[in-house]
Amino acid sequence: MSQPTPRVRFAPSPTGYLHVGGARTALFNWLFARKTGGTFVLRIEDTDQARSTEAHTQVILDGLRWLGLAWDEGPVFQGAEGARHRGDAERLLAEGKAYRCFCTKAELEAARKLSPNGGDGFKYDRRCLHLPADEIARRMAADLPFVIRFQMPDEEIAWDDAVHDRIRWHGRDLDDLVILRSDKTPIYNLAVVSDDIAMRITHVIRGDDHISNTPKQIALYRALGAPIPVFAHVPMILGADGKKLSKRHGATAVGDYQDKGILPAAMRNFLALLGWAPGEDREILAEADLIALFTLEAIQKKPAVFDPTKLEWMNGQYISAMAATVLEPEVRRHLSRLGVDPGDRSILAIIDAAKPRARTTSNLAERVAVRLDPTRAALEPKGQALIEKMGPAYRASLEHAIAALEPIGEADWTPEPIFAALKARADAHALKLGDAMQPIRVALTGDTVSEPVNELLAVVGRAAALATLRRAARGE
RNA sequence: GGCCCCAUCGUCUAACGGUUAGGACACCACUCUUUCACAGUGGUAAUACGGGUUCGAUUCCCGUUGGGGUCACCA
Repeated sequence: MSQPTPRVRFAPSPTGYLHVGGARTALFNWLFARKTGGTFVLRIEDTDQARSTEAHTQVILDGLRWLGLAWDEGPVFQGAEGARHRGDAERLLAEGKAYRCFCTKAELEAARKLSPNGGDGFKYDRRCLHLPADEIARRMAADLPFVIRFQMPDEEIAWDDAVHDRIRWHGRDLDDLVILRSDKTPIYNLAVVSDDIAMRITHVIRGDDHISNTPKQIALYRALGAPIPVFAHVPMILGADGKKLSKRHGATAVGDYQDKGILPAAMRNFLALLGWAPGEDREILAEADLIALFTLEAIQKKPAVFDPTKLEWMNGQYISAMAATVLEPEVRRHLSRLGVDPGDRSILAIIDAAKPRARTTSNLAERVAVRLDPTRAALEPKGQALIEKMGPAYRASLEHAIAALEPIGEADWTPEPIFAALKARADAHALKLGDAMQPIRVALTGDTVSEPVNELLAVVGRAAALATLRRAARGE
């Protein structure tokens, strides 16, 4: 028998930004679809009218596009499918697999309070399941509000999870969940199953936190007589403290990383390696490699801690490997945010000079900005430390540099003559080259890290460089 | 608390039941470099604990401990 072409979906609810955990779930779905020649569907689960917004939907779509995760179908909006959801609920009711429950929220709340754990683990006592037919008719005639509850079968519910292997539950541990509210709108678990059936989803790849929903949903699939898809529950992403990643851990939205100057390719690469590894110690992987090597079975069972430092390292690898022309648009975006206008000046040479040391494009742009205009340089702690350590020698060294550089004309202001002049002066005055160079670097950039000093001087330009050195030599 | 999931360096991870338990980030040292970085080389660092099964357990089984998830007319 032939396997149907895989159909997967990413189904965020538009109640907030695109979380990195959600982004990774989307990425795994996308990788699986690309790998198998399947279809990646985007579904927006907006049945919670109170919390869903159009703005959130846009942020999520933008985030997916930024990451390069193109969907093949959709976005389809769950809220538009209310009639089908209701139809499925009523069908279960008609078939005796669900029942009307007239209990009010207040009644349920009271019962919950009286239960052993203050509501946790509370199970509905099925009092409405046993209502006589004439009583139901009486309440219906009286127009009393009711919900539709699914009658959870007393049987084993297990499945072969693609990442966890066999997971077993039992219906007796599960509540008779409400599937249709008294206002006839569907509850999440029904809407999801109804949609996944209608969309012919074959593989449900989602977060670990849905494991406890899966037995409920499988029971619904069975009751609806639909084939059960393959489930793959990917582990959570945690913060450094081992708790579920959330706002208090800092940046958790994909947009935050975009703003910080993380490249989409690096973000995608990093996220793919959180809970998944291709083997052979491979880490920097192009899109095609990611797709070729991806399998659900290789996904880790345990949660992964999000390490921003490694993300930045990886981003630096991508930045170093990219051509200045490719980086330029992004750098210019950050420059304008910094209020810097390069005017007619080409910034390609500056990008090339600065990119091996930058870990984010925003940091790269800051470095470019300082080279465009050294007066922007802010003294870093390490730069400050160097000045203090050298004492009077700092200014003396700068005086030597100025004396060496002034004779060089505008036309000869290139790395080689600059180096020759500095070297000659240092030799003549028995100055160690390190002591001659480092003060220039600090004066020009405020930092102790940059491209070679002669290249730095060339990139900054004669007039600006000399002016800055004179100012620094005067102690300004 | 019930139910469910999970457990290799600080972190991300590799290891047909047989390896000096490998790689990467971070950290330290050295080399290279006019300085800094990049890079290269080396180093510190892990199989949670206890029982089995086996000639032999990181690996299979059970238990303990620890961590996580979830228990709504939210999604």
